[in-house]
Amino acid sequence: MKEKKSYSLSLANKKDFNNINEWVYQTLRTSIMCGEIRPGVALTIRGLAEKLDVSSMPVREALRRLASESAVDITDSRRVIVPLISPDKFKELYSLRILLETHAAELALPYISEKQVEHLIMLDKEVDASYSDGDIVSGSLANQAFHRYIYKQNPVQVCMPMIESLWLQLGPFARVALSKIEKYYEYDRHQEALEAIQQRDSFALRRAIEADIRDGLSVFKNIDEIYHDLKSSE
Amino acid sequence: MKEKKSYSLSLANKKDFNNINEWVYQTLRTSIMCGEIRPGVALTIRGLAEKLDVSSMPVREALRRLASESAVDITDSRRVIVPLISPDKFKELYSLRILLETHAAELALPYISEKQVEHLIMLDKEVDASYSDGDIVSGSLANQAFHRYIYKQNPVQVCMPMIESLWLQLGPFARVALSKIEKYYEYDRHQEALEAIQQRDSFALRRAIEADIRDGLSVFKNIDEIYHDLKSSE
DNA sequence: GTCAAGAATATGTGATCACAAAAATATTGG
DNA sequence: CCAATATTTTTGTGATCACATATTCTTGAC
Repeated sequence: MKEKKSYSLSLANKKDFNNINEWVYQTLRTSIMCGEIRPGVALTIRGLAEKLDVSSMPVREALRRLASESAVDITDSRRVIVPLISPDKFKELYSLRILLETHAAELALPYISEKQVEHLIMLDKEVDASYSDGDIVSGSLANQAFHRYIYKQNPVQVCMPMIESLWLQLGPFARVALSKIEKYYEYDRHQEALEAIQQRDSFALRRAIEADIRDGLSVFKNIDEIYHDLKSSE
Repeated sequence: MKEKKSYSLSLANKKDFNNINEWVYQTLRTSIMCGEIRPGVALTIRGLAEKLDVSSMPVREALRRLASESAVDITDSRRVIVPLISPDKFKELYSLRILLETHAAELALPYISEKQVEHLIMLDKEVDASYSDGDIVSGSLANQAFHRYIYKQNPVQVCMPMIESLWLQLGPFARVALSKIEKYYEYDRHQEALEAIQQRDSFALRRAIEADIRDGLSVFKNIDEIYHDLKSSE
């Protein structure tokens, strides 16, 4: 403990966003998602503002927005931290992923065209490429892109913000957990999903999505000890 | 069209909240939930700030928070409006209510004690009282309180923010739709839910919750025409 | 050495201001 | 009288400031 805040806040994109606001939000969001900010350490508005070279205003708004997405906690004393989620909560987040994502996939299915299937195949290749490079972070981001692209085809968008919130809450913990794993077994559930889409088989699509999510979960055999380690180290 | 903004912004509670921030948020939230703000009209930060007698700062943050809960839309030109949801979206919101609330109820069941069942019975009486008084707004708020009390017993809280978001999105439209209805058929699904809880029958509880939500939906036979009316009047 | 109390510092909150962009209003040309 | 342009007003955004509170550091007593 008592180490310098050393997360890099990967500002890949310049400040040519519409709002600085939005840029700060996206920067912090991906930073949390990729586990660059350790759970438990306090985030200060002024500190982040200085690091990002903006005033405190955009940081305040970004942090509040992240708080209402459950990506960060605001404690009683108004300190902002990335929460360390309990194993129970971790499992519940996965349950909700299955519940919402199978639902979203089924509703999106009628809207997925042949052209879009091709794009999905490309996205899937990026997932495989990242994982075979051993780049877990890009891998899970690419995996999210694959899932997001499916669900987004539904013109009625209600689930997506909720699913994004689930991903965001899982992000930091998943990152820590995955970093302690030697082998990452990759079953190709995406292939099953693509076949289900091409055959317009909504039930098969649900099964493929569920299996894909469960495969992801099955990697975390050690969440309990990891939780214990993280909790005691803070 | 072109009428004065005449919603009352029911400030039942004084500014003895922790933050003015929070007070503004709650005030705007209930105002939207109860349909006091007409869908489509632009909300201005300065206008709300003046009406609530605070600076623009808390209003800005409250509006952004509401935006990330999908309670308001921020248009491309950065104007904030309460969205008018389409009939398709309305139905999807109800689907998600069923999906998430049956799930939440099932998970909460093991944690509901006898004492808490008594409290639920009291909450149910308040629902009945409001509806028999013909007070639809208090009725649906009381109904929410009943459901919320059940789901909140689960110590692992992940669904609740999502469910609250669904209620919030349905609020303004439901209010308009209900105001055009003469008779409101009230089946007592709450009674069924209470019995299921007492018998620890999770499947029966799921059915009761689902039936309760479906009953609520069945009232809106006329959503399509109401949507059309609202859309053309703006 | 340990712990508690007080001083010093850091931090979140709310207010105000300047500026650019968007709406609304006024003006001009047909 | 109407449409297109110009002007004025309104509005959101980002920055800065003052203040109250939380946190941290220091000091002193046991």
